[in-house]
Amino acid sequence: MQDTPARPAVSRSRQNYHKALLQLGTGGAVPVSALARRLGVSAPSVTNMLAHLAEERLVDLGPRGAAKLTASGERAALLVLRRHRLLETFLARVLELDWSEVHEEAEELEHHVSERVLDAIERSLGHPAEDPHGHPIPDRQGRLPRRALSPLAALPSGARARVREVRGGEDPARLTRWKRAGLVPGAEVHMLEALPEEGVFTLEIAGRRVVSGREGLDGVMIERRPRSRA
Amino acid sequence: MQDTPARPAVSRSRQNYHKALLQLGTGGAVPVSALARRLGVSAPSVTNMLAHLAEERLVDLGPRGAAKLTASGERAALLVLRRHRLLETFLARVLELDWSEVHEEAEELEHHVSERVLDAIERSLGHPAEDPHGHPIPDRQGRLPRRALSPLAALPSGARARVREVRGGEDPARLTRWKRAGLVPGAEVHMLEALPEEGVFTLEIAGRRVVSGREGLDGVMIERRPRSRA
DNA sequence: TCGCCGCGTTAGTCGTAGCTAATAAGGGAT
DNA sequence: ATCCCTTATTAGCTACGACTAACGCGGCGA
Repeated sequence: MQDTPARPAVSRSRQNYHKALLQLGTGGAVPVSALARRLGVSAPSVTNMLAHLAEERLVDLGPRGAAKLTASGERAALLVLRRHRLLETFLARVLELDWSEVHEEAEELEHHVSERVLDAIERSLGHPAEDPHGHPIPDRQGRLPRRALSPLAALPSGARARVREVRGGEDPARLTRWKRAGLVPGAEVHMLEALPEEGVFTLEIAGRRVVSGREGLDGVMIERRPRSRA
Repeated sequence: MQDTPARPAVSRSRQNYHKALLQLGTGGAVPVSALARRLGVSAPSVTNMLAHLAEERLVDLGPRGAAKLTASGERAALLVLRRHRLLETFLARVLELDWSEVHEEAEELEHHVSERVLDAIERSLGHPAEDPHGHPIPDRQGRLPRRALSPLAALPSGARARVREVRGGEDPARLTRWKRAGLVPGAEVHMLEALPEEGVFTLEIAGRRVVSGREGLDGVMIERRPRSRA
């Protein structure tokens, strides 16, 4: 599809590179191999696409393929993230899709929803600040509030906290497990016993006792100082 | 985008050919030129794509490029139409987009919404039978109720009728004019004076007198015998 | 009958974005 | 210092779906 007249400014594929760079790039430059893995394409495809993106001043290329978003690239990426999170929220709240399904669907729709429809979605949701997984939604300018959250596994024995965000929503099975355990944004958790050495954690969530290994908790983020303790 | 693993069964482009063939094909075979015009592509592109579709047994090709959907092609086309109309209804009723905007948006989304989301949309609308323009929505099997409607311009002087469907919703300006005049599905109209020779029609719509030429009425379809006269 | 016009087809390209196979370049272990 | 291994790059292809240019043919007016 050459699509000369109606071709989107930035293709689906490019948008996916943006997002992947944003998500992998928190700690500096992203190697080609990491991008290839994340996007499910071959390394040469990545090299090739990065060259294009660099030409368009969306990424800076270091030596040995190290890629880093430029300011304008980051803005573009945050706008894709905004679409993604608004869509997830919409799919969950309005269409009542399950928590575990919305990521996959938003992944596709984010590339095809017009500004007009996105605005309507945002209006119909009352300009939500967070998606169903607790992630903040970037604003129209691509600004994202910075938050300092801690991993649930870092909570010491006896402490209480509130779950704010669950990361790793790409894996539906993981989300389903968390939901069953009550590990959803807003939930109050009480760390009954944390044994970081053994990697065994015993918690009370919504009145129920849950024992979990470290991996089972990985991605669940809590607020350092709980706002309230209902 | 070769997209080998995740390529949709039938591409966006093919879906558009299906729909165009369905809509242009009511009176037999469709010439290449008509398809090219409708789809905004060159004639060679059409010849080429028709050859592919014929190979896939979705169209039959007559001499001089006359194309006609096969049974399975028609079914495919009706399923695209189903998506389109469900989306239009959703965009109008849930996202509250204007009547005149929904066609354009649905035109894009129909190719990218998954079965799962489409089902959710249908559920959230309570399985609507018609879209905002009064067009019937094909069911899951691609079945479309046959209806016998008449053009509003054929209504004789003095007769009353109810608007059931407005065709030509691709043109937002046209829709906006109709809406302002009150020519929406469900509206009661009273033909005060029909002068088909001169092409001048005087109607009463929702208590307001409207004078229109034939073109202004073209596509507005009424029920032969109004169900009720509120 | 000739010629032209409109329509359709054939032939050859382009752009996007993927792929594999083969080649370079850095870094560690021997 | 050398060899090897991982990682990245280059070269060359593929598929899809557009495009233009050029050719073929049927029908109609002169």
